[in-house]
Amino acid sequence: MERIILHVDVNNAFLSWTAVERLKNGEKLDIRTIPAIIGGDEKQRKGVVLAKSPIAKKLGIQTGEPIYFARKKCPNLQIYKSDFKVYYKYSNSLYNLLSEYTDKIERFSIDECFMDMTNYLKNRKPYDIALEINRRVKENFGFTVNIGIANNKLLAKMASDFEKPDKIHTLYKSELSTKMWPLPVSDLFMVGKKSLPKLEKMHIKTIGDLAKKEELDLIRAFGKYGKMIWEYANGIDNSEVIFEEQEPKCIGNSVTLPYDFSDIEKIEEVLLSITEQTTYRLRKHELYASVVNVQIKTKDFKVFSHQKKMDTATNSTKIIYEESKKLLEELYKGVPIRLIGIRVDGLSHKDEIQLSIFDNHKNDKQEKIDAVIDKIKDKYGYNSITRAGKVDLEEIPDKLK
DNA sequence: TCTGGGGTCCTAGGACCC
DNA sequence: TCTGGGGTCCTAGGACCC
Repeated sequence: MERIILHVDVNNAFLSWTAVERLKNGEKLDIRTIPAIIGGDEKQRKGVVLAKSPIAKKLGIQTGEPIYFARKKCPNLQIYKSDFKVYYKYSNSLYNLLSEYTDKIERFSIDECFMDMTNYLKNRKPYDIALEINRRVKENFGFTVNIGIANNKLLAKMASDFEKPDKIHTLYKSELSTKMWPLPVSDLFMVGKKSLPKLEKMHIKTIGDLAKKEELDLIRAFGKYGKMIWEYANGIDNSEVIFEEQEPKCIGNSVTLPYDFSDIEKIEEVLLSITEQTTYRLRKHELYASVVNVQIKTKDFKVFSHQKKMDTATNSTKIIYEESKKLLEELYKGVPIRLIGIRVDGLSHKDEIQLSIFDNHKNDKQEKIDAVIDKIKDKYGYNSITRAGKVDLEEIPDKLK
């Protein structure tokens, strides 16, 4: 039996949610109606566009591009700060409303959900359900969604990406050739800008061109990835809506520094503070990591990473920091550093931990210390307790001001 | 005042083992 | 004394997504 899958996508999520929150707080101006973006702090060198209003989009402003460029395209651009607390609030409201319609719902990102409606239609037409969801979200929350309806996740997602905002589209197999194949191949999910030149060389410009190529040609050129995008172009996707809570496969934090750091001790202080964040999150998931990975981005945007598998999985801040410090020392060659990141991989639960034959129970002691610190953070806020010497990222030396 | 942050998955080469 | 081949694990890098 054919499945019925819905993909619900919030239009201009961060900007819409910011607009709704402002209106709720008594502001008169709806920032969705002016040239506006949500962006990071340029002074902190985080000045990229995170979301844009329809007018900003019309002026050629793109998500991910530097605000500096965006402003050149539109001198009177209004820029608003992101507030993830607000975003999660609206994201949860949406998720709860959608959950009324099916148990098989997957949170694909903060502003997107897949819904498997196959056994939840209750004699209604998928389109009518989509209409109702669309209307209820608008009335209850004040923002709009696009909804894609199809027989699998890939096509539902492609459908929700058609004309925006506040629209419902279907993309059934019979509609592939008219609705999807004429689109540029770059519109296909998972086809990014690095693949485009290679596809171009194979005379593939549209999704239809890709679909009509021999599958083997794609596999020869791109391997596993080639098989996947060829199947996507042909509307083939058998993946299930994952409605059970998934455990993370890795956890990491990174930070772009307010200026390029050359002082290794200063870099280590930042590394400690992001290691604390990462291990705190790791412990919140009650997980243990066996691999530590440190990444740096140098001033010229070159990225380097080193990783190390440990003898025994741990979630101790101290042990993971010691490992990450070693990795940083291997990486740091004296070139000024723009970004530092840490990530832990190889996650497992306590009962799955392989104890190293050399294990000396150093975990046990550290676990108690971390538990005390976590408790204080939980009760009084994450920043209520910090390690001595922890770097304040707001602080910039006088000469650089 | 040019270029975020958090993820997942894949590949390729080297080490090591039988 | 002229040099295998299959498998697994580990590491570094990179593509893609929102």
